Amino acid sequence: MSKAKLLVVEDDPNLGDILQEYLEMKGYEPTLCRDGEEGWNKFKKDKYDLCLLDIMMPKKDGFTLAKEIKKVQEDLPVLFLTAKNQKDDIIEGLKIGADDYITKPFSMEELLLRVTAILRRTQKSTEITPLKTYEFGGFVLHYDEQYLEGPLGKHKLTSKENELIRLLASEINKLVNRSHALKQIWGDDSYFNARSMDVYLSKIRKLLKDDPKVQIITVHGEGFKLIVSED
Amino acid sequence: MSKAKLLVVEDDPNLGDILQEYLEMKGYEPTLCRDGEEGWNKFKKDKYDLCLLDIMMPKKDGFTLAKEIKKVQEDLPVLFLTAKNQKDDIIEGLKIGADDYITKPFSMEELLLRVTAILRRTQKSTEITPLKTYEFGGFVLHYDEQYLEGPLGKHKLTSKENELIRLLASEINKLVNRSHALKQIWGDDSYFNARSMDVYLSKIRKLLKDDPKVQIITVHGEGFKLIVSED
DNA sequence: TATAAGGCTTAACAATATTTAACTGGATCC
DNA sequence: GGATCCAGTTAAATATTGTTAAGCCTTATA
Repeated sequence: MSKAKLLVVEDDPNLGDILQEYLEMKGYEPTLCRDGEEGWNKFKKDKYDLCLLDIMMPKKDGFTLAKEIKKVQEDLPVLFLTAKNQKDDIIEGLKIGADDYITKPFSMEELLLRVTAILRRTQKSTEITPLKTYEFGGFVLHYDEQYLEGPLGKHKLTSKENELIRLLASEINKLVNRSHALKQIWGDDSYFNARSMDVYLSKIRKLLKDDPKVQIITVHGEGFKLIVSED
Repeated sequence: MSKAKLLVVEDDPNLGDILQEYLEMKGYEPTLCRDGEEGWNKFKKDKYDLCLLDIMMPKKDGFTLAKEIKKVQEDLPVLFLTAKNQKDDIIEGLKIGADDYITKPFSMEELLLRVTAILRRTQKSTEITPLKTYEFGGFVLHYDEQYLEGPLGKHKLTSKENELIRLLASEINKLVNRSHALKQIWGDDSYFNARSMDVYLSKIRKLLKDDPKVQIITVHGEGFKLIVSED
């Protein structure tokens, strides 16, 4: 497959340049725009695989741009770059049909994880990729099909359950940092997201009860780990 | 897998020490160098998993060092420590092939998140980490599963108990320095943390009562050791 | 366009883990 | 021996996590 084309719209010149440089280095083909209007013009001229949109921008903000883009190309995924305290904005943005958001400041690694995740999700329809599965103990997580196969049968998962189990199952016997998990799955580490994650952990623990060799251990203040014992 | 080896090159002695101390605490194996030249020498002598490079340094700056390193080992990930808003530095770093950057001043948590993110991506080892256990006297500490197996049965442990017993059990019959233990488990040596540790020592002593051959003795003003007698 | 159903979040309360306080006994130093 | 500091123990205060259920959206369905 050729390089994925990314439309990057960011008015902060520092961050913009850094994003462009980094994404280029990682094998993408980014096009950098300084404001929403320029972004719109570039969008019309070319075909992109993913948009990275800052929200607060002069001339045309990220939401407006996203809405206009979605009108023309509904399936083009958008990753919003938001400041920390723009929660309302984020909710608004997700309504439009954006795929994800990431709160500033973020690390390049975090960004890369998001970008690859979105592209993987959206591009899989065109290529023939084997379905991703994760095995642990007596379970098989069918990630793409979003269900968990256990000793007692199959169980449909919600997407949050699915993501969380995958994160755990890809780090068997290793600590998964709380904050990292939150940023990864919920977008940012906030009080309520943390509580929400706890609720999901509780649900997942119930699902894993079917196999005594599998358990989730919490490391107070740090995170948790999926333990698969031998026997 | 064994501990990840980190090459840390930082000329500010304060920050350098803090980095080393913290990374050690978090289970990495950092090697601290005071300037680029020393960093280069260490790099040649050993094999590392990740480099943390300050940019402004005497003798040899971070860029030059990174370039030289990349020439020898292209895939060794680099994380630059830059002064705030040095956009040009950041871009220069990314051009060289840095995997990420972090602007000073940064918190240790931020740093850790970046380090783990990079290592997670680059080490992508699908192999499952074996569960760690520590034996002493009539006990087996199941560290990953967080419980202690004694002559009278199994006993669940809290994270702090778990960490403290591991520290003791990995230094049987040897002195564990108080301050070192505090930094290792609590993050720093402060009055209240010290009192907290005393509380845990007391709890652990109770657990170890089950086997008379095992005891924790204290060396006044120094620390303590886990004694396992032969009989 | 009501109605139902599912998924996620928020609230509320319970259970644990950890820290802080308070009191006590030893060790050390003079 | 008395003063002082360090450590041992217990209990109370906080903080974090576990669990359940209620509420609120969004989507599916009639």
